[in-house]
Amino acid sequence: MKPSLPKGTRDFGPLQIRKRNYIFEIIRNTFEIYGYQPIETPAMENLSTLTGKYGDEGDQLLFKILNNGDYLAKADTGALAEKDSKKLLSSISKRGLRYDLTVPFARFLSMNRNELSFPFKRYQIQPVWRADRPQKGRFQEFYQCDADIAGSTSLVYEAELIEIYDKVFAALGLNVKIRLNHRKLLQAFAEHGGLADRFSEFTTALDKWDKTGEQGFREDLKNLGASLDKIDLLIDLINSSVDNESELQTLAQYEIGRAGLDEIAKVRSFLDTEHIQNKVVVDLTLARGLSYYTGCVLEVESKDAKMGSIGGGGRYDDLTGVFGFQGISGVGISFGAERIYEIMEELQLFPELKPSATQVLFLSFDKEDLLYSKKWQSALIRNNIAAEIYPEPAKLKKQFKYAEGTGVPFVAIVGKNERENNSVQLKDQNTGEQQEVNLEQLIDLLG
RNA sequence: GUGGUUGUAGCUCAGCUGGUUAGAGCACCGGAUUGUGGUUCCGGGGGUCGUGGGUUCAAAUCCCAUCAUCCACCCCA
Repeated sequence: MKPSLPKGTRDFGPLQIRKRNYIFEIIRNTFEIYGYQPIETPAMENLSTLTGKYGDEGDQLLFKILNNGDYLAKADTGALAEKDSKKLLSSISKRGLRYDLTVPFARFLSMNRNELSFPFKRYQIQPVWRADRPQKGRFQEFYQCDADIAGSTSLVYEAELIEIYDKVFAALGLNVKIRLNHRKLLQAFAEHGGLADRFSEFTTALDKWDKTGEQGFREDLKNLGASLDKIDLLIDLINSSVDNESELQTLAQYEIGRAGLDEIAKVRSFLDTEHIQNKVVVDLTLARGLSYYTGCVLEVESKDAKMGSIGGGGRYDDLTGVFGFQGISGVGISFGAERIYEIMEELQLFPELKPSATQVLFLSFDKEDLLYSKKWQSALIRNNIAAEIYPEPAKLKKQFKYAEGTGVPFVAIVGKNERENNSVQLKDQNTGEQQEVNLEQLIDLLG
């Protein structure tokens, strides 16, 4: 049969894994230094945990897992006869693959509320699955790296998360723009345009601003029933407010706007601005689709590559309410590892990484050399030096080719002369320099 | 879910106004080279031309369907 992969999934070779781990390590270390604790949750959740949390579109993109056994025996026969897939679903599938890390986290919190100390800071680096149509930087299986704080409304955390974004991207060598907004500002904004009653449609139109531009936005608002002069008012505000904080004061004439501005100001006051390397801007056009956000929202985009957002997050006042755990406010961010990877690849930002950790490879001419090599290898490994032997005596050319393919920095050549001298010929693969060394010297050189 | 793109060797692709036995580069294997690879030279293996159907004396090439891929939209990381 012809081997193939399911749509939107990928294998990762050794070098890719090294590169991915490089990204994960930087993110993980940053999470750790701010005191976040690691958790993991299962790839699959009960479907009831997942459905209804991401809107209708989200439900469509959930991977459902068919029940085991004779699942048709218990199927809703009525729905089956009517070919009503939606109705049939609950009777043939009770589990699904997780769609993000936030909802499983909320479920986790609710189940473990008595064991955890709040505020609880957790991070989680795991794959998620979406039945989306793949395209550039978008897959059906991809990793998210999330950090969230549950059980505190302090704006210290918003500032902390912005700092984490800044630190991680600075460490990765990526120039980014961190966009910041507040749902309350959006509400004031909607009110300003007389669209308070069409809030969610308004935010979707706003969110598309980067793509549709002024013209498209005008169209969208017209369709929402906004009056022409109000539309002009809104557009003026957008055009003047980006990167210009003082213009935001227009929104202060609304009570909710004042509240939003106040919170943003507090977040800014907590920011360690002196050490922030990337741009943090308040951007009124940032809305974010996920409807559970209630406070600050943020999103990160690369300044050097054309790609969707490479991270996003925000505050949700009622994180765990649906699971019966009331009064828990949460705020968190997510890194899109796949997109970060693609941008770093494009900009060649990865350090030089080798697929294998092997420091030295032993090459031999005959069986006795091989035996001798094996002993030396064992000695090196006892000294915690990664060493390999070529598994059989072969033409040196062939052995050298293998050495080149694995990128091992040193080879140790063993022949009759070396055995008699109790030594090996150690060759530096980069410079081509070669010297005869004994075991002690070798351990010293590579240790 | 909507629109478009591309499917030919392990990889990247050429061949496409239908016409012998389908090509190149890279990779791989062997040799020049029985104690030193990356350069060079010589030789070699490897293809149901995505799949199914149709048109034709003749299809990688034209038509239809289907699957896959990538890209854009919706949405998102």
